[in-house]
Amino acid sequence: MPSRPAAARKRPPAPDLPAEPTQAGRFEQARRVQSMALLEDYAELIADLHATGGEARPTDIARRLGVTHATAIKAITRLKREGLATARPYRGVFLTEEGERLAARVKARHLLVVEVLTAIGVPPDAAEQDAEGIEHHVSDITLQAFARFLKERK
Amino acid sequence: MPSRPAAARKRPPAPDLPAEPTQAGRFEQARRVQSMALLEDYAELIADLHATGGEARPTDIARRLGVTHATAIKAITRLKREGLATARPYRGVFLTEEGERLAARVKARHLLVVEVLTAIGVPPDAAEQDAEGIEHHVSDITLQAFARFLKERK
DNA sequence: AAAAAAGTGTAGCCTAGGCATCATATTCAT
DNA sequence: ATGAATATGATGCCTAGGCTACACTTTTTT
Repeated sequence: MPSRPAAARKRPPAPDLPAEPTQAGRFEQARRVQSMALLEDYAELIADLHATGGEARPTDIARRLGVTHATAIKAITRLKREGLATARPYRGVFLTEEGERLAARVKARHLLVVEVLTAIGVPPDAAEQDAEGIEHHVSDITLQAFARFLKERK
Repeated sequence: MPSRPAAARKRPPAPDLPAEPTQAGRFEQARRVQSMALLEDYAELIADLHATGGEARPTDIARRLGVTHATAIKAITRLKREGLATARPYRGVFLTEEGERLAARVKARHLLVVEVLTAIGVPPDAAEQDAEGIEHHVSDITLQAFARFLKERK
C-alpha cells in the first residue's frame, strides 16, 4: 500500500465555528451535532449499564443497541480515541471523567426532552421514540427554555 | 490475574427476549430516520429555490447548503435513484410528484417544529437552528400533538 | 482437565456523505 | 463569434458506521 500522502491533505477550518445565521451554517451545525450523536448514545448506555449493576462489555452494549459486537467495538474505539472511555480486554468498558460528564448531561437532556414532549401531549411511546433522535439536536439554550416551560406549567 | 466478583459475572437475566419496542428498536428507527434526513433537506431546498423564482442547479444547491458541488451532485444522484427528482444537465434539478409531496410535508413539518419551539419559549435563532436537526425525527403522531398544542394555546 | 460456550478482536466488504481535482460542456461577455 | 467564465460530471480519496467471517481468549460446564 502506498503510504498516505493524505496526511497533509487538507487542513480543516476552525473546529468550533460559531453557527452562522445562514442555511449553510445551520446545515453544517446539524452535521456536526449528528457526528456526536453516536458517542452520546454509547456514553449514556455505558453509564446506564454500570448504574444498574451490569457490565459494559462490547457484547452487552451491542445487544442493547441492536448492532453486532464488531460494530460496537468500532464505536468503543472511537470513544477511547476521543478520551471518553477506557477499556480493559474482557473486563468491560469504563467512562473517563469526561465521559461520565457527557453521559450525565445526555441522560438529563433525554429525560427533559421526553418530559416536554409528553407535556405537550405526545403519547409516551412516540415521545420515547422521537426523543431518541431529537435529543441530540437540542442545544443548551433550548434546553433551558424546556426547563422553564416545565416549571411554569406545574 | 485479578478476578472480579462472581456476582458481577453472572449473565444478565432474560437472554432471549423477543424483539420489542426496546432500546435496540428505537435506536434502529433513529438510524432509519437519519438516512432520510439528507433527502428531505435537498427536496425542501429544491422546492424552495423553485418557489422563489430561482433555479435548482447543483451549484445553487451546493452554495445554499455549504457543500461542494461534487457533494451536491452525489446527493442529487441519490434523489434520482429514489425517484424523488429528475435532472437535465445545465437546466437544473426538478422534483417528481413524489418529491414535491415530500418537500411539502417537510416544509410544513419544519414550520410546525419552529412554531412549537418558540411557543415553548425558545429564542428564534436557537429554534431555527435546532429545528434543522430535530424536524427529521418528529413522527406523524408527534406532529399531530404539536398541531393540537398550538391550537389550544391560541 | 477437557470440552463447550461466550466474549473479543481483526479483517474485509459495503454504503453514505464529505472532500479536491481534472476534463468537458455550456453560457456569457466582449 | 470566440474566448473567458462558469457549471457539470467523473474519479479518487477520506471517515463513519453498518455487516459477515474467522481466529483467538476467557469463562463456564461437564
